[in-house]
Amino acid sequence: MKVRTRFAPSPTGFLHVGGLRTALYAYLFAKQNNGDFILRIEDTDLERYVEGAVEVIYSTLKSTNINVDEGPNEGGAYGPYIQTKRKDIYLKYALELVDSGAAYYCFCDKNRLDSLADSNGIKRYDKHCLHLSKEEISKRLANNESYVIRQNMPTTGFSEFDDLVYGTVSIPNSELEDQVLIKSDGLPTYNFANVIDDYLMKISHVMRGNEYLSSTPKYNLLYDAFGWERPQYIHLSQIMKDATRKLSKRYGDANFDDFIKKGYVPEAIINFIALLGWSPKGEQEKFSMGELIEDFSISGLHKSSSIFDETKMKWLNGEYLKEMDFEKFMRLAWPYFEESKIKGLYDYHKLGKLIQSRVEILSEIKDKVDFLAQYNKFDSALYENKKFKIDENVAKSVLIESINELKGINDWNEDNLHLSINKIAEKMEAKSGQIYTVLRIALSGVSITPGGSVELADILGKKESINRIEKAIKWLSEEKQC
RNA sequence: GGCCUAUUGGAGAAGCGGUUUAACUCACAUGCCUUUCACGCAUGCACACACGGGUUCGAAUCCCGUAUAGGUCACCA
Repeated sequence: MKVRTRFAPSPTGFLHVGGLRTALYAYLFAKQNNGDFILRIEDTDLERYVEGAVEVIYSTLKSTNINVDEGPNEGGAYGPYIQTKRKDIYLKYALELVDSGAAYYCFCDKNRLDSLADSNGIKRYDKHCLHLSKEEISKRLANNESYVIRQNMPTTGFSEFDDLVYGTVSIPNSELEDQVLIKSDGLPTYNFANVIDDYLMKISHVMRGNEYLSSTPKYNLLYDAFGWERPQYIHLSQIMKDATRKLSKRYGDANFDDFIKKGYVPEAIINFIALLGWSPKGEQEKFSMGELIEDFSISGLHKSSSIFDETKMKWLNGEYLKEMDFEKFMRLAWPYFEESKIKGLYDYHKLGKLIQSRVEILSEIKDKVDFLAQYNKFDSALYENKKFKIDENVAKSVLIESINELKGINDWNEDNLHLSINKIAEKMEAKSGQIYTVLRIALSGVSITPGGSVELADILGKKESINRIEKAIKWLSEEKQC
């Protein structure tokens, strides 16, 4: 049987990384087995529908290189792929179940349903309408009374199924509620539409979050009632924000688009989330999409949930940035330069060369270059350096010694700067590293810089460099007095 | 509250009854390299098998219980 997997998001907001991971795994598994990856939009909840959400899903899949074989835009033999466009299909199947006794009409209103709550506030439907007579049902139907169709669950025994990740799961049937299949607005619930569509679309492997683990028996009962073969189940562990909180869009920081805005590249995001909940056989950690398709395995999937550690994703992103060719890096980095304080002031390309290996996410660029556009009094403790035996006094004398030498440079370029610095070191009988370090701090006013003192001096230019050193000397002197 | 599931160092994790004195990666620390930052390289850190019982010659690995955490119990998906 051909492997067919699907990603079935509801267009209720933005795609968060948990959902994206589900899509990824489904895609990887399908492609690995030369199967099809289907996109189905589950929009049966009219109230939660968000305009533009489908476009977001598409743009995310596109930028992550998850290619849809069949879907709303691609078409396919089992369409339509949007559930609201399949409305009639569900009712037909529901009625079939009513005929066979596996489902029944229910006319209970909200008040009655609410009155069923136990001391914990848990409501469980009491099969009240199951025993309505045929005549009564037709009468109420003819009266246009509002109704739903409920699934008639067994009350005794156990339901068992095999999950490819969790193994055999067994749940007492008494736990299963007579869930609603068709809502009073005529649309199916997720619980119903999902089963019907997975069957009609010939989905072979159902991959989804493990929050569906305990409701899977309900779906199986539906398959059984129709006499359909059950699909294979692959339930995925959860991604947590921390030890107790699930990662969700409610916390606002888990959306794919947000990560892109922060300056992550799609490849790194995909690579990182692939590793959250799945581990490869070997020790390789960096994977291209092709390699993921090759190496993905159900046996590497975890049962336990994992915590989303952005620090590690940052590191991975940095790896991708470093190996990227320079032109591409500049194209991606450009907007971040434009957002920084140095907008229009300095040569982005020169800076880009320095900064490519020094940022992990693009949004760090701003913080790393802003010092070029602003120079404010800074804590002189920045000069302190064990390795080069630098303290404030040393710094001051180095700067005083340097200023005239540097002023004497006619052709302000990196070679001449090196020459001059070496001269200063010789004159002071100091290690050149000492001079370099002091100048780097004096020129930047920050401890970590995108490049050494010579590169900075070159970018700043002679006038600004001299200006900054003079200020630095002044500040050091002031501090001495107090 | 019932039911389902999970529990290896700060994080991701390997491990599937016997060279496990428990890999690897991130983080952190230190050193080297680079004429200075970063990159890179090397080394180190770490109170890690939730706890208690069993089974076994032998258990992180199998079984049971407890604890903790998550999920689920909607006319939401």
